[in-house]
Amino acid sequence: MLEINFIRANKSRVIQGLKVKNFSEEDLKLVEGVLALDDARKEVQTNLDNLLAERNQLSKSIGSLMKEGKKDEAEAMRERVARLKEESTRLEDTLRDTKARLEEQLIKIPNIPHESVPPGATPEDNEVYKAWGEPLPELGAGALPHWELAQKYGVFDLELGVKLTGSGFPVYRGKGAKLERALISFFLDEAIAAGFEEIIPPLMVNEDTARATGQLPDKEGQMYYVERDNLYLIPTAEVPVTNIYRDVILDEGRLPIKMTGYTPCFRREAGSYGAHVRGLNRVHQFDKVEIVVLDHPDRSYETLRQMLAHVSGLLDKLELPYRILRLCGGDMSFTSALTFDFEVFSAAQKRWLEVSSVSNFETFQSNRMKLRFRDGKGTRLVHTLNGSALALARVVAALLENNQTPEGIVIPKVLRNYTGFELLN
RNA sequence: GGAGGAGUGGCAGAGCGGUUGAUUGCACCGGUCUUGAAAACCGGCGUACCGAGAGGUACCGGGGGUUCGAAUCCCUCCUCCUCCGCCA
Repeated sequence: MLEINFIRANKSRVIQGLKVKNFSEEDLKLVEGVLALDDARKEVQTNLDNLLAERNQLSKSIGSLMKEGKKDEAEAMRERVARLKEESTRLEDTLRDTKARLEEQLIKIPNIPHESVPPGATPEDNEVYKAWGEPLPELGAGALPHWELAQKYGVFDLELGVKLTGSGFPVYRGKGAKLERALISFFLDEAIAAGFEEIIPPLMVNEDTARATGQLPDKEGQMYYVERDNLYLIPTAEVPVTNIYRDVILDEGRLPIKMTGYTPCFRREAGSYGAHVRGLNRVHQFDKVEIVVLDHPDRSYETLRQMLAHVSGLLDKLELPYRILRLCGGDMSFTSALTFDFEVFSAAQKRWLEVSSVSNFETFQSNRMKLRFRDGKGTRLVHTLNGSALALARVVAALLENNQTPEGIVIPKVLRNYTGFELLN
């Protein structure tokens, strides 16, 4: 959520930014609407505050009059306060209502894109930030897509997942399970070596937590929900990990705070079938190592660059061909100011698969989360950033396909200490 | 799950219907003293909103209520502690 004061002070910049996110003229009226509602809010609040001030003063007088035994005067005053109360009750209702409407409108305004975000509406308009220079890997005749390789070598079993749970819940087996665990350990160890604190968070969160990172109220349909306990299964570790610092005021010297966490991620991904979602391309449960950074506004874009370098390093070490995209206004998430996607090339599918998304949210999340730091003069919102480092399922898909040989799947050197085998067959 | 107790500022801990946004101690920041430090002493020290400012308003786990007035009374939810039960 944007700060209302920011919108007020930077109205034209906000409108310009919304245009990059392809807001229509009609939608742009939200900005004026929000400012008008805030004006109304201020007015009501001022009136209410004045009324309450009067009430407080009268109540105090009643107290001293009672002590002095002047019952009649006190009684008269009591009646006046009673009338004030009627009006203040009315104003309180108006204030509550105005605030609710303001919030409802404000929550519809997405984050303002960073100046480097290219215009555009669809993924085709994303800018290739770093291309894969060398020729793309070519597989010989008879090369198989990962879902067939999985069957051949018993890496994972989606049909079995259907039996146990439903579609999109893979069951990893044998060396496939070991490979999964190896990747998780490798990613975590790399993050820890880069100075991130490892977190193992809860996999279910309450409403407040889901709201603070922006999953609610908008995207509840994307999360699994346990109605009986009013809990949500996390769609990413970002949610519980970032919320560790909800309602916290940090000392400036504590920034940056760097955290990493492995969790399974649960996404409902309402129905879509076809070749592009086969196998591990899109599933309801997948493993991911996430990195989260809370940083000073002056430094956050340098931090974002470092996070890109970290993720690049992982893919380099796995020897997977990848490219980095700078997302265009139309393809960015609601909450992000700047997002880079990492895609690995799936040689058998001849497609790029998204394996990471690294974003700077600036103050969009921290505002809703009331996550601030003290800078000597007062408090300021911190910048929050996060990225996948990395999402497992599609990395596994690409590894299986790109590394297939007649003898089996060749495990990247960097993983062999973790898997204990060089060949998955 | 059952029975009892408790939730107050960074921490500890008063207050239990009226000038208390909250005594006090510790921590922290500034000053005096000192060659420097410690000690001692003096001052400061929550957050948010409105306001140019003076100042005002709200917040004592969350929400609701009683009252002229609530940290203090009532209801409800949440959390923690003790005991019992169950359990990886």
